Parts: sequence; structure tokens; C-alpha cells
Amino acid sequence: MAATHPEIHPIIRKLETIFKLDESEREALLRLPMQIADLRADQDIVREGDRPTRCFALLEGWSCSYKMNAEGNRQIMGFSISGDMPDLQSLHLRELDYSVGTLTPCKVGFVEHQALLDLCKNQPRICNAFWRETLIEAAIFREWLFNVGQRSAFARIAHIFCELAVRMRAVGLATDRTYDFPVTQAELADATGMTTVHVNRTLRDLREAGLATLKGGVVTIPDWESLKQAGDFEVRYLHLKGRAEAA
Amino acid sequence: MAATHPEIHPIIRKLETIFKLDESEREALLRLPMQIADLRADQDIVREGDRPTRCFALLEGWSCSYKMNAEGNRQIMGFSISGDMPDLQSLHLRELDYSVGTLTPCKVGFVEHQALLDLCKNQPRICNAFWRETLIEAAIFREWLFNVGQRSAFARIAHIFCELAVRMRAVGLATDRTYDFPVTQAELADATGMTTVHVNRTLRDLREAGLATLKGGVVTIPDWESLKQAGDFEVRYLHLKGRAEAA
DNA sequence: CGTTTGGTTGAAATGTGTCAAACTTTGTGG
DNA sequence: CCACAAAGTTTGACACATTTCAACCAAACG
Repeated sequence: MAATHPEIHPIIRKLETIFKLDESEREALLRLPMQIADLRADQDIVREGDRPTRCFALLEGWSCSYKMNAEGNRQIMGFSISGDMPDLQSLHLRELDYSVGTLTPCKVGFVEHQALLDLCKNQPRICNAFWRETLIEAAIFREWLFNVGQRSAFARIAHIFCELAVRMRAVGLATDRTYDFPVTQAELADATGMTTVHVNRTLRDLREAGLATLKGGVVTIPDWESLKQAGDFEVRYLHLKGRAEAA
Repeated sequence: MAATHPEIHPIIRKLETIFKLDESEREALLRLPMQIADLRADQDIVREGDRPTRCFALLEGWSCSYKMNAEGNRQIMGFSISGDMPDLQSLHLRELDYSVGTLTPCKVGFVEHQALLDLCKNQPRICNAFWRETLIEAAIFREWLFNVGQRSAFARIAHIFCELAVRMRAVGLATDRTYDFPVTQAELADATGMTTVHVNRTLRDLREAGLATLKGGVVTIPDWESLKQAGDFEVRYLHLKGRAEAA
């Protein structure tokens, strides 16, 4: 259950959780010309309405995808971690219909669309891997839709804690009982369609039930099986290659 | 505002709303070996957990994608109409994480994965078109997530009416003020995360506000602009090629 | 024409939101 | 390293949108 080799590139480590790459494919990915940038917390990386000519990969830190309407209501659609490419879709959809912002200081790598399109042409399997990545993102949106539409406040938060636990473990960033989750209660509220106040109360309930705590940006899960059950959590939708759910 | 040529194949008509096809591409699509089936209403076409070896296109009728958990809660994730391919993703995700069921009697066309993969290899642009179709599906999930997470009951239903109006117009199945929408109030409830009772009351409110009616499986929209505003509706997320929103 | 399915309405219960205040932690400039 | 400000968390009282339960009605259908 130890972390994978630290020297592995985040993009490859992530992609390997959902797709079997061979050596030449890994090399091709490493050759992608990538412009590195360091961003502060609470900054937009891309915005709804943008027409990007490049995609980005999150190398370090946390970001979230979100939508906001004129009245200022915000729905967070997903959290992104090391290796994720939250706007991969801009390859085929000219105009972004959501924004991506940092939650923490982030290191990101920008890759021109053209470079990705060339790579897709030369390495059709990598093209499939990228397609697959966007499909799994869509599966996560579906699960979140279910989460917000059908589950109680208690289960919603439990479910989110489970998802991030599994995803963090998959890329070697979580221990058995603990992982970093640097979100405020307000952000959790925007992710679950609740108010900050109610998130606060629900976190207390989860804590008192002995299922999970969120403190100082760290989630601790004393009882994984119970949390999974409380959150009505089934890994299937993450479509991990090795069904890498830790015990 | 008349319907497009009736002899156009539904798949092509749909794809043309989001992607510019040339004649050879249209022909390649028409050559796809497709097994036609007629299904009754309220039947599952594919089920969560299935590992399909083929995709299907909806040729006539309505279907919906949905998820259901052990307690019997159901979330409808989207409605599909003529030309849609609601399980296209099974091309790259072995196991389905949701189900698709008919709402009305349907005519569907099954296409083996292999045939689609061959087509993708020979016609990379069609491959991109399919990818794009799955990305637009994902955009719709995002918008629904926002809908359920952030909008009032009133706005949720207004928004759904707007989305289907635009999509139906895009494939030539809607007139200016009217289109078929053969859903029960219970199904609308499962799509919006509300109860049947509350859907009923909200439909009354929409009717009394003069924004829209749903009666006998037909939506009538006396005042499009007001409905759009009430539903906080912006077309962008549908990523239509020609921004084909009717006045 | 009776049976089923879907729609409508009322009254009461409740989960979640709203408002407001106090408290705690984190970050920062002096 | 302190002191202050800013950001985030916690709690209470109350309001309200939505659910629940239950009954009745209307339309569809074999």
C-alpha cells in the first residue's frame, strides 16, 4: 500500500490508474511540450466562456471545476488532484461551459492542443486513454448528480469523502486512514448543494458517529466500511483499471 | 422552422447538430451494420453492471439514463431522443455505471463496438465527432448537477423544459411553441430530485405563471423568453454547432 | 366498464436554509 | 514574535421549502 515511485510523472501515474500504458506510450507522453506554471490559491485557471488553445494537467495541489450563475450560486462539479486534466474536453469543445479554479497553490502544466492532437494521431491508444479519461470524468458527474439529487446531507458528505479517499489512494497520495483534503466548509457546501451551516452540522454528525473527521484540511476515516455504507458508495463509477480500492 | 428532410437518418441528423460532416463521412455512417429492434415502453435497454459489446442509437421514441441504489432511490441523468447514442461510452468503459430504459415504445439500432472502432480508425474525424458527442453528454450532466444542486424547484423544471425544447428543435422535432415530452410527473421528479407531489404543484405554478404547460405528454411554451429566464437557461452547454436556438 | 396508472389537493411533519453572533484559527505586517 | 486582521468554524433561534401521508379524481386501456 506504499506510494508508487515518487519520480513517476503525475500524468502518467494518473493515467496508469485507468489505462495500461506501454513503455513507448509513456515516453511519448513525457515528450509532450509542457509549460509549467505555479499558481496561487483561489485563482481561476480557466473560465466559463474561454476558448482555450491548450489543456492543462494538475501536477501538484488541488483544483475544482465549478459553474456559477448570475445570482452568484455556485456548484462545484468535481475536485481535481495530481495528474488530472480537468479541461481535457476543450480539445473538442471550443467554448468552456465551466470554470476551473485552484483551491491551494498549484503547479500546473499547459500543453498546446496541437501537441495533443498530434500525439493522438501518432498514438491512437493514447487517444483512447484520453477519451477514457473524459468518460470517467463524466461518470463522476453522474455520480455527483445522484449524490445531490437523491442522498441525504449525511450521505452526501460521506460519499464525497469516500470518492476522494479512493482517488487519492489510487495515485499514492493517501494512507489507509488519512488524506489531505484542503477544502473549506463553504466549498464542501458548494459541492453538495447545501449551506455552510448545514455542512458544519453534518460534519459534526459524521464525527460523532465515528465515521470521518475533516480537520485542518485532513480527512481521517476511522471506519472505512461504515463510511462506505453511510455514503452509499460503490467504486464502480470510477472505472479504475485494477479496482484499486484499498481494504 | 420546418422539420429537416424526413429521409435523413436520425444519427446523421443528430450528429450534424454538433459536428460538420462531409458526404463521405455521412456515407460511412450509413454503411454501419445496424441491427434494428422495436422495444416496448418502460423496458431497460442496458443495465448498470452490463458489459456491452455493442452500442445503440435511439432511432424513434424516448429513453432516459438513470441510476438506482439499493434503497430504490432513482436519479434520472438525462433524456435521449432521436439520433442520440446514450451508451456510446461503453466503447471505452467496459462496465456500465448506469442504466438506460425506454419511456415510450422505441426503435433502436444496435452497432457492434468493433464496427465503430473500425470506423474510428478509418475516419478519424468521425471518431472526433463521437468523442465530441460524449463530451456534450458530460456537459449536460454538469448542467443537471447545477440544476439539482442550486436551482429552486420552479427553475429546475423550467430549465429542463428549455433544454428539451432546444434539443428537439435542433433535430427538427419541435415547433416554435410545442413539443412532445412523454414523461410522467414521477419521471420528472426523478430527474429533478423532487417528489411527485411537488412536481405536480410546481407544474401548476408554471402553468399559472403562463410560462409552460405539460399536458398529455406535450410541452407548450407560451412565452419562451420568460421561461428561459425563469429556468436560468443558457444554451452554451449544449455546444450546438450552429447555436441553433430558435428565437 | 372495471381496473390500473397517473394526476391533484390538503394537512401535518421535517430537513435544511436563513440570519446573526461569537469563537477559533490562520496569515501578515510591524 | 507579537498584534491585529481576515478567514473559517461553530452555535442558536427561527423561517420555510419540500416531503410525507392520505385521500380522491381523471384518464387510459384491455
